[in-house]
Amino acid sequence: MLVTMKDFDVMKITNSGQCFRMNELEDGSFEVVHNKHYLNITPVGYDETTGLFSMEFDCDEAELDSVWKPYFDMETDYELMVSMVDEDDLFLSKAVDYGRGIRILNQDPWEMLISFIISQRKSIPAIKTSIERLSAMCGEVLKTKHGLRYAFPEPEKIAGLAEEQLKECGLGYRASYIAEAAKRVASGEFDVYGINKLPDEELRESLMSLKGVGKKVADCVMLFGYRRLDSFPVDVWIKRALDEKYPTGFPFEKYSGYGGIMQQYIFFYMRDTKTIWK
DNA sequence: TGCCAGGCTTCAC
DNA sequence: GTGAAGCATGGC
Repeated sequence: MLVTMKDFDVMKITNSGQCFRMNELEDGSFEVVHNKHYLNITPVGYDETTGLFSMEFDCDEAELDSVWKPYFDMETDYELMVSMVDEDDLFLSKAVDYGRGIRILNQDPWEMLISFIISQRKSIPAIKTSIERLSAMCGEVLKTKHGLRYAFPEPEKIAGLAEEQLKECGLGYRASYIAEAAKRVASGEFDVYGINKLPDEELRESLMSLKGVGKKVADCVMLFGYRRLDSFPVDVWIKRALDEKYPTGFPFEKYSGYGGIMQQYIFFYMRDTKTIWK
């Protein structure tokens, strides 16, 4: 069905580094696997005067409403967020303009936890490869028009793998972290969904109690898996931006409630241009 | 081919 | 509490 809305640039979202299971296909369409769901999106057009993107979503209205509107955060007004940017902050203004069309996805907490444990000291293409291997190894098979795809494996599935199998996914030294996290979640000791009720600080502490989860990984899981929009993950790109552009500190208070969204614009801008802007 | 990747743990000091 | 070494492997 045809979907038309502002601030939905599927190409930028695919390349934004927040989700690892979204890909551009050879026919110019995009696919995404989310829980047991698969979606193909074909960009149709963009109207510069209205800022409206038109896309063909390969799903019915019920699935759009129940699955994809929440996933793509389609009820949030990003134009409003963008309008809140301090116009004297030339760097942030430029970053937001560059990344306009990115949205913060509402992804599965368990998948985010494992994905970002994998992410440490890996490039984004390498992260995607590992996650695909892991999913193909023990995730549910999804039959799609574009071939077989695999859902991200449940905790019990990963907990049931031998560490040797995990290493076949190219996880390296992270294999033991993932094995341990999966066992703690599968056993019920670590309630990866239940901790969503905790306030930010306690949620972060809880996540960091897992081996292989430091502050940066916890912040990514919080932002992309638990929708904690004040979470502001600082990786090498963000650190560079903060050091160069905000020597006296980033004005978090100005963007209270959605700082993580600003973080995502900055990350995309820094990484995509691969340039240090002075 | 060598370098680096959306960092973390461990261990000095 | 802070800083530096070591880490497995894939992608460019």
